[in-house]
Amino acid sequence: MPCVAEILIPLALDSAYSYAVPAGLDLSVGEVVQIPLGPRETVGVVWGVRQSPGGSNLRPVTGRIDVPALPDALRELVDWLARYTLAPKGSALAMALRLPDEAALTETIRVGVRASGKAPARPTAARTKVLAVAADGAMRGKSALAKEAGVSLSVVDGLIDDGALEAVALAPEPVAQPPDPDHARVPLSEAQEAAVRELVALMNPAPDAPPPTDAIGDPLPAAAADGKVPPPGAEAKAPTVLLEGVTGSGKTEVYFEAVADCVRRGHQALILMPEIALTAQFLDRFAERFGARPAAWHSGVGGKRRERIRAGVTAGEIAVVVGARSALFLPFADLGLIVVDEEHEAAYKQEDGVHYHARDMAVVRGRIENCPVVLASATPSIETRVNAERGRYRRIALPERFGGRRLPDIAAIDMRADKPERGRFIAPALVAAVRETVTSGDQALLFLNRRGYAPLTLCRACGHRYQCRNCSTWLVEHRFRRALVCHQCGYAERRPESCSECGTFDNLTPCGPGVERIAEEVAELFPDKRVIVLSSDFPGGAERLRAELQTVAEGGCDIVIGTQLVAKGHNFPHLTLVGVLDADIGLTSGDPRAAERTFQLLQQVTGRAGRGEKPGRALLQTYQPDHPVIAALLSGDSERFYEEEIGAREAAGLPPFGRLAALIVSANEREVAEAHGQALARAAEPPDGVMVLGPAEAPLALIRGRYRFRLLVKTERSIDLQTYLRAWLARGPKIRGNVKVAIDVDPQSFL
DNA sequence: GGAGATTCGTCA
DNA sequence: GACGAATCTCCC
Repeated sequence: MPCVAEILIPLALDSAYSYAVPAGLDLSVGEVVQIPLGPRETVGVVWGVRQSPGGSNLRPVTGRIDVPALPDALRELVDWLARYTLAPKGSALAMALRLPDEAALTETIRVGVRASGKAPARPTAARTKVLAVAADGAMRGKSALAKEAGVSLSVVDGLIDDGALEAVALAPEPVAQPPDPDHARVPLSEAQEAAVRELVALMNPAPDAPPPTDAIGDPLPAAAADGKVPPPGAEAKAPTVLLEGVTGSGKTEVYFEAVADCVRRGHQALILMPEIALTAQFLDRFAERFGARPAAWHSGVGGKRRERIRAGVTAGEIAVVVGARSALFLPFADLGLIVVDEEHEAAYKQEDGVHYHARDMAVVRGRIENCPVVLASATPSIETRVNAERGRYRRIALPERFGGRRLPDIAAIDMRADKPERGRFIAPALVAAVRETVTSGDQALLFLNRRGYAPLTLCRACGHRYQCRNCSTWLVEHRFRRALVCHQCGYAERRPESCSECGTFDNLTPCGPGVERIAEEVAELFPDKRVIVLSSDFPGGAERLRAELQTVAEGGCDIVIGTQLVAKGHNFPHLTLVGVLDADIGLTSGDPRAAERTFQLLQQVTGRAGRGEKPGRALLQTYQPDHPVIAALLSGDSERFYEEEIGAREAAGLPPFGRLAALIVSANEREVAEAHGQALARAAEPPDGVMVLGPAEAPLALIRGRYRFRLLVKTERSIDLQTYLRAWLARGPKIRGNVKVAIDVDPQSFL
């Protein structure tokens, strides 16, 4: 009987296409094939094979492509992701299927050179320099040798031609060495040891131990759609564990031991990091513990290297991958552990193309692979805390800092009582604290989450406020760049000399502070102190930033002024004072997660203080010292924050408790969108709220979508919603146009 | 994701 | 009403 293959193509297509399988070609599920699509040839993955009676008029599969088949677990993940996010299946597949591209195949072979011992025929000055460097007989890269000798590449090439240097093709640099789980076990505190024991025990339940009490993660869509959610404890599932440790408690060392245990048992481990934190510093730290660097996977890894990592992961030769969210789609042969570091980070959310949250997909992949997932954070997201409280996730806490260090004392500066001088932004009490800190030789950090010089510019003559022409936000003055910049969309214009509205010359006033302006104030207050401003938009890029972070860490500066990038990762052992210049920033943003985000950010920032020998303290400049978030920070009791916030969310129906709400964004047919909204509101089970936004109000990201309009729905239980919406759409309100439904579990991105 | 068909938006 | 730009539809 002729054979038909269902082929999923990595394009924005909702379902697999059917192709005839030519006689003699024996295809199995997961294999990569070449197929005709319209006028061209593309690749696809076999999603199913079936016997089909009768001659078919289907186009035939062209042939098999010689790459490893997509593992079952990944196909399951693709199906799951597509159903959950309502993304086209093909788009989900595209994330898991990255075929070698042209650049990857034509990678140049690296050439190493070393002295051959022969003297060059014509020893010029440049040649002598090169040979002096190469005299040690060591093997070097061609360009490395030229650089070290301070000459151009052609000199080296000349010496190779001459025979004075011999060139040898080098084996490609290994993407990862095998980690040694017992390389250098660092001494752990008692609390860390206990956490490690608990974690390892959870990962490897004794065969006769009772199964975990509850299923983890969301029910799989298949189960939910059928209404067959497995009863608690039905199967022994690998657990999802929240590893919650205050800043400086040594969470990393704890999960490193989990990784070591996983490697010892011969399985692979994946450590996910939010993009920004994927630094060389972390890889070094890993190398100290395991004696080898892990494979690093992120958008910057390209070409052949990417392919080699994929191949190594497929073959099971690479034991540990440290990567950004896309590493979730690597074809691991035997995944034994997933760690999501800083699980609360918003960077785990993919906002373009397929919308997904890497933390949640990690839990899903863990479930599919039946491997444990560790979510690590000092300030977990509310969702994760709620999941832990409900018993879906296990929780291991590290309530104290490593090495007996204390968490910084946090105090408020009430800005209503202790006002800065006119035109200044640092309150006298904070100025005094900084002075005290720097005179005793310690470092102070002034934190303000505002880039640029001033967040608003207005004309004193006519009151004109400079606004972005694309968005409705104020333009931020950047003095270094002499420009007014929109932080929303990137629009920039030259800072005008005279008002563009009334023409008055030199009468524009900056309103409010940005880090550049604070730097100015600090320079006046502490003219003889070394100051470094750390802001993501400063010239010099990542290179300079790294150097400056290094300087700060080594104590080569007295006062640091920084935006949110100082909140994460880096260890500043000399820092004993953190001053938050505007603790209220972000509390009033209307974002349902404003409180959570502010709490997390300020907790992380203030936690920078006192990581070294001396204890630290933090001062928060605030106009609302009684605000629940500020009060929780001041009390030093984060449990209090979580309790209050979870209670408040539950009462207000905000995520993760929001029941059902719909948002309709219409790019160009507002009346159609409104009809949808009204129909949805009249539906048998109306959502809690329907919102219709026109193109002007809609976030840019949504308008850029390729659909005429788009229905976005958010709730924790998106699976139920999806079923509901499908039913609603099937009943079909008579509205023309192409309806696409997308689900985002996190509404804040488009509210 | 890409090509070809269709509709939109703007200008006279 | 025409024309370039934006958007939609179709690929088994």
